[in-house]
Amino acid sequence: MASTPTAPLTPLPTLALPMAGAQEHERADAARNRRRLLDAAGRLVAERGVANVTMEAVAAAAEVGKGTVFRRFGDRAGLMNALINHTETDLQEAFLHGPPPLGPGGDPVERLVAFGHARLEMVDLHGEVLRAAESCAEKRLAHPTRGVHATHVASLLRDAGVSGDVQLLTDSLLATLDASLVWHQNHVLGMPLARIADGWTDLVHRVTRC
Amino acid sequence: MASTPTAPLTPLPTLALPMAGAQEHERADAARNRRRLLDAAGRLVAERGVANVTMEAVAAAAEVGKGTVFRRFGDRAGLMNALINHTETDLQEAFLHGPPPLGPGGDPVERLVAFGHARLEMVDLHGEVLRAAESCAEKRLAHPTRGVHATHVASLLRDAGVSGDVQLLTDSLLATLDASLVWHQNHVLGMPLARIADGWTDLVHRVTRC
DNA sequence: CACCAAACCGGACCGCGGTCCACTTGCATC
DNA sequence: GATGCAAGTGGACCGCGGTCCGGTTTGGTG
Repeated sequence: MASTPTAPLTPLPTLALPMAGAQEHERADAARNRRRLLDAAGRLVAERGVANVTMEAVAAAAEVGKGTVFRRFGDRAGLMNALINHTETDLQEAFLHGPPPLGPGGDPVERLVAFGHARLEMVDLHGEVLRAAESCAEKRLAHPTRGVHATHVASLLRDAGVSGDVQLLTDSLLATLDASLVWHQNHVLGMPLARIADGWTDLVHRVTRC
Repeated sequence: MASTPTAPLTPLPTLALPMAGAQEHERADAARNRRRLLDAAGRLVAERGVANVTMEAVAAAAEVGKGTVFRRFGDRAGLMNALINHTETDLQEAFLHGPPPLGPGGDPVERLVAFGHARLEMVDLHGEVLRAAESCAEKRLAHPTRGVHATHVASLLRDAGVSGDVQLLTDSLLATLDASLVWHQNHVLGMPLARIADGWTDLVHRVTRC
């Protein structure tokens, strides 16, 4: 607490949720490089599209070694996750502690509907990155983020008085919100997002009304 | 974003569909090599597991050049698809022209339930290969096999008198039967297949009972 | 049978994701 | 300051999926 007034450490919005880097004491150079990497990655993604951004290019653009990228983010999916971490954190905050209909206090079915709509909006905004972040089917299903979503959905299903195998119903509902699926429906099949959202609402009602 | 200096487009010359043997005129040597490759691939998968089988190893085991593998099957997923093509064809035959409850003639809801159970059994038997065959989220959703399943499920939903967006409901149902998801539930989460099957039955009833 | 164009073959080659490890740097302590 | 050392760094390296293209085989045709 000896106060280092000369150190202009930016707060670095620590991801308090069970996401990737719970970084304790991070050395100054490490923090600086993480910033550079995220900045470079965001820039490259914006100007070339996710598919045309290689890990090596990100490293080069950040003027950093390739090994550093992987040390910081584990793998490509980890980097993409970090890119949308802020949005994901906001979403979690909203349905965990925010106001209804998303947050606690409202009707569980309505909360479920709102959760799906929020997720769909996120896919709309960050579909490409999300798809890359969830590309590995193996890890996607075991990823902490998915765990948080699953816990939340299962909780809402129980609150809604759903009888049956809540865990399996949760998996089915989350599968419907899968980034790749939604992106495909939207961009390949040409379904408007409003239609997908209506489909979600309908599905939630069908599943909970029993 | 529109200007992409590099050409990411893959012309993908002829790539005959890895599905049913609609192989027009196939030269004798080509047919012989395809046999060898499928044989070798099956052997290697059986003895090492899918994850430890490289395309190069398959080529070597078949005493064939690497390029031949890709010429025949397009990519890794295509090879895996070819490996389970027979089983998949049997499944399609069963629900298209076989006896009830899977085939035509029975109650659509029961057929839907039976379809899911048949699919789950397939995942149980060939889960590893199926996962590899459907690994690329991009192509999986556009794959002919999925199209056949989707058409069938949608048809059953309509026959069951379901009101609502049948196409979206179909996508949700199929997402529940996703090989990676089921495999994860079964092998990682330790859910017995019987439970997953019961979950499917329940889900189908919830979705159709409205 | 001789001929030829198309189909096919094989392995060198490429790019990318990911790992490894010898070297450097930041920080706490004395 | 000097020192010890864990944390961090970077680029050479690896393996695999996938492509390319010069040479070879096949099977129809006259």
